[in-house]
Formats: sequence, C-alpha cells, structure tokens
Amino acid sequence: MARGKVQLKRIENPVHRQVTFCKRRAGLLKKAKELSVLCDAEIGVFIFSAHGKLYELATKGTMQGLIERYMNHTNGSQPPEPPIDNQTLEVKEEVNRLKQEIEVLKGLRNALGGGGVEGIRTLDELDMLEKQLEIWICQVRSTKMKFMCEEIDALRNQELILKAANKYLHDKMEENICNTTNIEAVNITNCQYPLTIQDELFQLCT
Amino acid sequence: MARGKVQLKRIENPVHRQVTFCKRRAGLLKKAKELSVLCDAEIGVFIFSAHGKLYELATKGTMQGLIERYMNHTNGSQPPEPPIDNQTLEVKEEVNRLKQEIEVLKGLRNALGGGGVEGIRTLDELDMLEKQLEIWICQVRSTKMKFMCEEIDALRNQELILKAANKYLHDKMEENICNTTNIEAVNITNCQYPLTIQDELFQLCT
DNA sequence: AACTATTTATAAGA
DNA sequence: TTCTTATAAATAGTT
Repeated sequence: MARGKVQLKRIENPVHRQVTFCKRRAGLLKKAKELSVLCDAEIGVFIFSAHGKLYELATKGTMQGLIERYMNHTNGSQPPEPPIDNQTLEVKEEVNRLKQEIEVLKGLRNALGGGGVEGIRTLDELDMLEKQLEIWICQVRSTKMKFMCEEIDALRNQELILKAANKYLHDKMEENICNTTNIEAVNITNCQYPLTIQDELFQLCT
Repeated sequence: MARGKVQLKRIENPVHRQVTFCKRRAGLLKKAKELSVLCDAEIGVFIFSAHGKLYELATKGTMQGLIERYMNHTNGSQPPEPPIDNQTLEVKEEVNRLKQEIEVLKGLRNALGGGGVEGIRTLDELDMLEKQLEIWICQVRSTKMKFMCEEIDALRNQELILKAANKYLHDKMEENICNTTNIEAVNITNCQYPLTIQDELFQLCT
C-alpha cells in the first residue's frame, strides 16, 4: 500500500513474502483488537503460516471459549456433522470384524443342526439334532480314517526306505570285509543296524 | 483514521459504533483475505457483534476444518479429548452387543468340541471332537429319554383320569337304572363310554 | 450509501 | 529484523 500497488496474488519471492506476512499479520491482529474495543465485539482470529506456525488472537476470554460459542451459534438447529475421526473409523472397523465373526459362528451353528442346545424344546428337535450329530460323527470318523490311512501309507513308505538303508549298509559292510579279508566279519550280515543311521544317509528321501 | 484520530476505547454513540463496526469489519475481513492470498496463509476469523450476530471468514476450506486444525495444533502433545457424542456411544453399544453375541456363539461352539470343523487339522483334534460329539449325543438321548418318560407319565395319568371318569359314568348310569327300575339297563355296566366324555367332566383335572 | 480529508498501514529500500 | 519514507489503503466525519 505504499511505494507500489500490490497485486492480489501470492508473493513469489520468499523473502518478500515472509516480510509481508510479518507486517500484515501484525496489522491484521491490531485491526482486530481495535474493532473489538471500539465496537464491543468478540473476535477470534487464527493464522496458520504457510509453514504451519500458528498465530492467534482472541479478544475477551480464550480461543476455546470463542470456538465453543462459534459451535453453538452455527450448529444451533442441526447437530454437528459427525466428526469422522480416527477413533470413529477404528470402532467401525471393529464392528465390521465382529459382524463377520458372528456370521462365521452362525454358519457353524447352523451346520451343527440349526439351533443349538439351549433353544431346544421339543422331541422332534431333539431327534433332528441327534440325527445331525450322528451325521457329523460319521464325517469325523471318515476324516479320521483318511488321516489314519495316510499315516499307514507314510509308515509303509518309511519302512521301505529303512529297509533300503539297511541293505545299503549291509552291502557296504560286506564289501569292507572282502577288502580286508577279515573272515570273521561275515557274521555281520545277520546284524541289523540301528535305524537312526537312516537319518544321516537318507535325509533327502524323507 | 481520517478526519480525526480515534481513541482506542468503546464508541459510546450507538449509531457511530454500528457504522464503524460495519466499516471496520469489512476492512478486517478484506485484510485477512489479502494476507491469506499474498502470503499463502490459512486464516480463520470470527466476529460476534455486541448483539450476538456472527460474521466469519475461513480462507481455504471450512471453518470446521480450520478449528480442527487449530485444536490439533494447540493440543499437539495430548490427543484431543475423545468427543463422546451420540454416534460414538451408539457404535460402542453395538460393539458391546456384538461381543456378547460372539461370546454366546463361542460358548456353543466350545460345547460342541472346541474348534469347529473347518479348523481341524490333526488326528488328536478329530478324536477330541468325536468324543465330544458322543457326549453330546448321550446328552441329547438322555434329554429325549426324559421327555419320553414325562410323556409316559402323562399318559398314565390320563389313563387313570379316564378310568375314573368311566367309573363315574358307570355308577351314574346304574343309579338311573335303579331309579327307573328298568331291569334291562343292567347290561350297560359292561359298556365303555366314549373317552371324549372326559373332556367335559374333568376339564379342571388336566 | 457516497464523498473526502486525514490517518493508518505498509512496500520498498537501507 | 527493524527503521525510514513514499505512497496506497482505510476510514471518521460529513453529506
């Protein structure tokens, strides 16, 4: 406003901008104070600089009080728009997780025969539950059988591997005997080697 | 600021005061806008006139947003007090309800053998589940038995009532026969009356 | 609300 | 940042 008109646009020179910010900020706050005093008004001003620093003025009382008064004034009729803050979001996510969990549990409960023990009141319901339980036991026993068959297969496989290991060791031993011509070692052919040897020789086979 | 210096004190003349308020208010808001544009600052201003009327300015976004930013800034260290509004309360209540429901469902699931079908991976778990199912079937059959015993008792009771009714009718009939001296009616003593008669005579006994 | 004399704010320079 | 100063802007009092 002096020594040159100002264009109403952002001052690009950072030094100029900073200087102007200081001066005009002081001017604005001074004007606010004056208006408050002269005209008996209650005024709140806050200024965030481009870099986030806060400058504030509250005539009469605190800024908190002013903000409350502002809130009451603007939201007099309709309730304040629901503040969607982090807390609200977290709680809502929890609600969704819990709802999902409930759905899973309900599905399980229905799979068990629609209802659950505590709700049963008639003989028919008990019959249905009994039948459902029998079906489920059959399923469980069938699964158990499958598991056991798999285990038996695994054990048979293991047996074959161990026998092979045994044979391998046996042959090696005989070979050594032949090389050293120690005739007494022939008896070793009837000896069973400890099964744990397999761990070392056939690690890759298991 | 023109044609006379102003004293920095409340203007007592209400007309002057009102005029000055209008002029300076416009000036203040204009200055605030200018500062915001020139220096890339975010500014909030609210002015309550002496009579309670609100004038506000929020550069960049809403006053709500500015106030939130102000709150965050001033309460930088400690988080802003959790706003306990109705929405939050409702959501929290829903969370509690859902948690309770989940506990009920989990209790049921555990009663069924701890886990549920989909989570079972080992033979041991299957064994436990099978045992639990057998226990439950026993419970169901026991409950069923109780129901049936109760029904048998009820039927026996009913039988007694009917027999009593039968006897009552029989006696009444014999009495009538004596009174009328109709000798042929004696044969009636061997006749069984329809069981439904009991409904009318012994309603209060059931 | 419009005018205008004057005060005040402030841009540029030091 | 602060001071100075020329000048733009705001505005008190008037119409």
